[in-house]
Amino acid sequence: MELGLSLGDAATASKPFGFMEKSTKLTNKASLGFCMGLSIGQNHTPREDEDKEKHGNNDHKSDNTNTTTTAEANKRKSLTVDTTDSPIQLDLLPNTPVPRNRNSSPTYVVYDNGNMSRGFDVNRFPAVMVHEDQADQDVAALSSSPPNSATSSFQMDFCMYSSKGRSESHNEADQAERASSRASDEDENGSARKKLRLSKDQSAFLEESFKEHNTLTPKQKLALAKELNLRPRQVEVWFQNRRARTKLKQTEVDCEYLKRCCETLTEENRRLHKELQELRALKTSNPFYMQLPATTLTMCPSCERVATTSTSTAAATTTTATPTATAATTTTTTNNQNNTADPTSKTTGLSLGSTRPRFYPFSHTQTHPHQHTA
DNA sequence: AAGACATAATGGCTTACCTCA
DNA sequence: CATGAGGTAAGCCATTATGTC
Repeated sequence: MELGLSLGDAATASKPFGFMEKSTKLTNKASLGFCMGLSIGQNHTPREDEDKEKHGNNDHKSDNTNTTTTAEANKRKSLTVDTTDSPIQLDLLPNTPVPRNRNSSPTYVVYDNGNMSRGFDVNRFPAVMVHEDQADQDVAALSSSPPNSATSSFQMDFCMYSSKGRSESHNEADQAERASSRASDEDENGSARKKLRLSKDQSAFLEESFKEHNTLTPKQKLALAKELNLRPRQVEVWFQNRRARTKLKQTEVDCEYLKRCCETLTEENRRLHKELQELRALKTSNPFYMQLPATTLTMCPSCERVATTSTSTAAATTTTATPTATAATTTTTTNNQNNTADPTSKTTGLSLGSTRPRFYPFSHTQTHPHQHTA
């Protein structure tokens, strides 16, 4: 049994990435709400998209790779990803991650003394460090310094930016990024990691992007990072955590939904037991009352519903089965936003009790649109 | 000041893909 | 050409750590 429910717009999960092409779509996006639907169970695996650009980025988790293979990988990366060739424009929000203390000019001196992590706004540094003329080329390297490794990474960045090597290739930038990551790891034994607090604008921007696509390709990651003046790794982590939050909320929704299903079925079970007892009692008191002709009850093979040809039987069925229909209708009207709230509806992926024939109080043609021949 | 909560960040694991012998 | 090993990168998950209320 598979329950396919989605938090948020399920459709976007399988939607092709569109934020680079048309950011305006975001404006008329519905708010991120809950929706239950069948399609969601199939999480869109971004690999299909990402694999095409897979080697385009590397901002973490290659810390222990040897330099030879890393260099080769970087060569491949530099061939596949070019942060300068795509005029990516994200117009979702104004790009205003203005440093809070901008007048404190790039005080690299602070980094030099290896003691800059305290009191330094991790939100600030990329904006301070970015030089417009080369922001495109160096965004990856630029934004690669983990905030918790400010000392070492800033020294690294300082070296990059203070040196004459303005024409450093992406390979070198990636290597620097890698080095920064390593430095961040090595930094663990020293100072505690500094937690970044995203600004409202940054969060909103990321949220809007997440609505469009809950996973990122390397290009998208870089574009977002550039737009928000964050490190790609930070964008990546944000999306990862965001997916985790979505999943958690979805799990809660699923639990609630299954609870309601359980309650509904329990109630139906209780009612059927009661009905059975009544029928048994009736049969005991009047053994001939319930003896129906064998041909009276027929089951539709397609819908598994019992159609009655005898009016008396139909009437008898009606009196006993009405609560079910009422309960089902109630459940549907209260929960159904996308025609998926019926606990036994196939659209939800749930097939509770679908294998047993169900009695419905209505005449068959009333509930079943198609005509039956015999 | 302490605790609860939200969330950024980390490390381990899995999976898919690529390269090469 | 097919195949298995090794490497790489990305995502998920559990967890930690930190900032905020």
